[in-house]
Amino acid sequence: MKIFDTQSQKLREFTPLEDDKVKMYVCGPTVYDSPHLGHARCYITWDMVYRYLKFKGYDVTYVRNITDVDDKIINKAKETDSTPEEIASKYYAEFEKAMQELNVSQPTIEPKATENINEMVDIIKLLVDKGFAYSVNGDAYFDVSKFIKYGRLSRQNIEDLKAGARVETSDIKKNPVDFALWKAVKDETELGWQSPWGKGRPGWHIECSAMSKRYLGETIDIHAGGSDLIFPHHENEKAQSEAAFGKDFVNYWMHNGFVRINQEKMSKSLRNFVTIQDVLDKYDANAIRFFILTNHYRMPVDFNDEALQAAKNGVKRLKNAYEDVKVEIGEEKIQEAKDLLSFLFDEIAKTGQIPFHRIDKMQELEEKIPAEIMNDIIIHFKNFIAAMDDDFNTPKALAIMFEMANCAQKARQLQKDESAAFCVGSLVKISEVLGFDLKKAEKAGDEVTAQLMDLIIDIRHMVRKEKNWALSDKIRDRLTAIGITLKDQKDKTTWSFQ
RNA sequence: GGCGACAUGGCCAAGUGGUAAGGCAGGAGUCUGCAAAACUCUUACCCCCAGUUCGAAUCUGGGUGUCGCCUCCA
Repeated sequence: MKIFDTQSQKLREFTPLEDDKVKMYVCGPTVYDSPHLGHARCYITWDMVYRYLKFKGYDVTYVRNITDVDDKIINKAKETDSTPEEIASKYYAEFEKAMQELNVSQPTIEPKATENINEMVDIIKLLVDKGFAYSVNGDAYFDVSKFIKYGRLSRQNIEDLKAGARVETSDIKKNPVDFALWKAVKDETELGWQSPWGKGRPGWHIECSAMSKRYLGETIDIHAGGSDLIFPHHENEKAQSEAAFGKDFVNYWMHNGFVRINQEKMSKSLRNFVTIQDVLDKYDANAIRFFILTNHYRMPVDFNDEALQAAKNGVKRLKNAYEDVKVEIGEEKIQEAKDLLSFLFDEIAKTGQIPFHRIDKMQELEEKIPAEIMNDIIIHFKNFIAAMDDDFNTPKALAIMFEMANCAQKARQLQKDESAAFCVGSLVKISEVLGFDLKKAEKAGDEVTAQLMDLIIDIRHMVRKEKNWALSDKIRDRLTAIGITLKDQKDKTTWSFQ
């Protein structure tokens, strides 16, 4: 498996530091406002990576932090006449809800910055002791000139940074590029913690160094986040951690591209952001995930209504394959096929080999999977693995899902139920690895609606038997007008919300 | 100014040097009482110029254009 590493700027074969264990850290959100589509892209991307690594058989520890102490939170609290804690907990709740609705899996550990203040102070102390940091007036700064490798990750050199007009100058810093590890409170009422340098709060970058060390160790496999974090955030984290512990901080740095809107980056400062909730009001989680995964994770992706609509239509086709086959052969058969295939797929994913040594299992597979599609299924599946192994080429992986859907529909139309079951079973399996839920209805109706629909369809069935097309079409048209679509299939009629 | 990314059909998008996956939209057909869905077929001189090569979307150089980071940002 190859992963593009930001530091070396190339694809590198992925090898975990320790056996099959993967330690993965993703920079989480600062909870000071509603989560937007940019967050959706970021966390869906890393969720996909997490799911795929697990599928490959790795024992993944996935840490995604919550930044709940920060100037932006404090400012928001002042503006809204509330406390930083209230702001953080309010937006944290919104974030959690959005992640859940997007079918983003829960990380292994989701630590909060405020629960790791002592760990941060310890690192700062270590840095001061080692001479990599200095304190002035209750602040503590990292002395960039002491860390030779500074700039390695983002390929910046200190001189150029100084020359850039955007570096904040400050009288108390030794060097304009030095960054804050600890910031003294301005007055005693402000949010802060005691430290050897007085009451204050941590700088932005130190939290990730502290949490990464605490939950994963001094050197980790993967550290990921949005590409805007490369500099200065990740550069600074790296400097702190490596200076403090004297070890490489991260083996593979990964960064996702941005969501753009009208050719511009979507961001809070540009005020052009669309919240996740806005999008969820119109499109479901599958459509949003599809929209994001049709682009390679490192490329920018342009948000607009047509793109989301196209994604929605694409998902619909995949879901139709599942639903059409389900109507014909039943959910149990699909589930059975999927369970059987899971064994095969999991083995191939982990070892790259067809598990011929599992004689009993393989015999069962060969008996149950029609020979005519066995080969196709394995080839499709291997293509899927190859695509994903190539730096998570999800656009290619999606193309393979469409091939599986096509295989299922063709088999269904030829009345080859077994083949259809296995094609759709492999489609469902792969869709789950990518975090889709093809079984989910777009909108859930209540029990009464379901029963009413059964009744209406029943009555219409009788009308159609009498060839009263005028009335049966009228029923269908009226339902369409309320947003319910009827599909007359062979001997069954199904319905769904538009 | 420094660092970096991208330019492929109407739109989105993949692409390992040997003449272009896939999706959306459109068109035609099959199926269906009609629809819907599905299935089949259907449209590309890969931004420009030069070079390397038997051969380049793919490599090199030079343009042009768009975007990002260097200040908070996923």
